[in-house]
Amino acid sequence: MDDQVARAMRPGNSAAQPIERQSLHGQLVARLRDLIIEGDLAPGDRVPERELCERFAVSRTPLREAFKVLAADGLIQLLPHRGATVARLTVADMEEMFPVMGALEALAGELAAERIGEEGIAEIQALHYQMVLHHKRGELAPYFRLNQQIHEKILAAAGNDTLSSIYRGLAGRIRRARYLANMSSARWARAVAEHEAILKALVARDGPALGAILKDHLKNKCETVKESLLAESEGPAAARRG
Amino acid sequence: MDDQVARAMRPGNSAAQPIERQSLHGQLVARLRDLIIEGDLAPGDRVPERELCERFAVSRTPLREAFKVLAADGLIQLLPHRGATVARLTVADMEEMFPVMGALEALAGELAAERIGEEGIAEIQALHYQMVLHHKRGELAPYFRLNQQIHEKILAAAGNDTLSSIYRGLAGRIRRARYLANMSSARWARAVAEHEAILKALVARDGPALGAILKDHLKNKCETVKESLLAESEGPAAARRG
DNA sequence: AGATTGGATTATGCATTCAATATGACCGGG
DNA sequence: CCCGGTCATATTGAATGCATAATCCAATCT
Repeated sequence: MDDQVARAMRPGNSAAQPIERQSLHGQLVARLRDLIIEGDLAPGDRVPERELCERFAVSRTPLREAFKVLAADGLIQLLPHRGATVARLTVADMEEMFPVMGALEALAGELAAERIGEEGIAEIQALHYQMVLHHKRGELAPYFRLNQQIHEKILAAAGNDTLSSIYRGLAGRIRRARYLANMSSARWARAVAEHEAILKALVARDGPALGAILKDHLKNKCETVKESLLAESEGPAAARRG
Repeated sequence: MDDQVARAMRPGNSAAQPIERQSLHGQLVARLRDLIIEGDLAPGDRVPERELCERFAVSRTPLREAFKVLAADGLIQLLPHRGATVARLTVADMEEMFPVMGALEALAGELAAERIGEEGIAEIQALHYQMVLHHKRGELAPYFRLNQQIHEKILAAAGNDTLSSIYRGLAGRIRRARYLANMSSARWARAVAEHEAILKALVARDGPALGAILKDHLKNKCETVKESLLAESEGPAAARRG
């Protein structure tokens, strides 16, 4: 008996970890965040409390608690007695968020360059070349997925949980805009080139250089998104008002 | 009548802004945040739900909503069925937070250098010289207050609300540690010298330089706090366990 | 005597209920 | 015909109640 317990308690045995009970509001935060980021709830939409209660089969209390958290994260907007609406994404918001994102990425890069191990670099290289492949094939969605994974790896290599959580919070807000980022092929090629530079700086473990490149990379990404936003708002089907 | 309305609607007229009604949970978030930052609720303390309900004369619902927000901000920790505790501040946390803070301050400085007007610089200069005065007199508390105001002014001059809110969130978490930061006089003098450099770079509107100085300034501040934390933990009254 | 298990108590999480506010329709006046 | 006012409805905000899980204490067994 004791043997079994001892074996179960060995670190690395996942069964030894305390069983994680997600509180209802915790799960709701995650679910709603996904709904918003994935665009199932569009910017400006009202968030129907009653409907979501039925949909998730929960009462209003935990749902409303989740609303508060999401509002604190800036994903939704709560107006007293007027309910919740999904936060709008204006061009001005983007222009605010991207520099911050750039600073955070730059820091992540600097830290990662100092701390990353050989195997970490190898992993990123693998992701990188896979991503380049998707670019060559013109497969946008898989490209984005790999792209995001690379940035996540860099973040993880930085080994700074505070940075990670702030980064992810902002990334979630920005990611909502990405589904409409139809990059021009020139922009796309440039982004890939920048990723080549990122990898090179990482291999050289040149923190400052990596930081600078990432900052620049984000600045260009910002330009891309802005172009898309402008193109859409001027474009034919300006369905949603800006 | 229309005149009055028109006048009231002019931007800059504070009376034109929608009257802000604080929801109960909103007020509670602010109050609790103050309690935690001011140290009235010490790190590691349990946050007594029942007691606070009586103290603020509210029911549990809005209080619990406030808890969720504070937990999302990282000020308290919520364990399922085990209530809320004020988040502990370990040295490791500090070492994570300060670099992020440095990156944010650096960005704020860069942006501020580009956008700040003459009157903004004049305001900061005034605060600066007042702060120097408090340093000469050895008045720590007023020094901190002015110090904070200067950084707030820089932040405001950056004109980036996203940056501001993230900065303030982190600043709140860090500020809790400050009450125990008994700087050595050497450290204090150095901090003042750095502030001289900050002002100089701001007057010259040298964004990159200002950013670099601020980043360095934060790094030194981190060292100061770490010294204090170590001194305390090794010192006589290690009342609270680390 | 110490440890362990069982029950009692307390506090937490969620559901439900009550109260207050905003929204929209309908009616009356200009 | 248009505008303003009033009322009804629906939705939100806050309070309370109930079920469940954690903690504490004591009694029992080794």
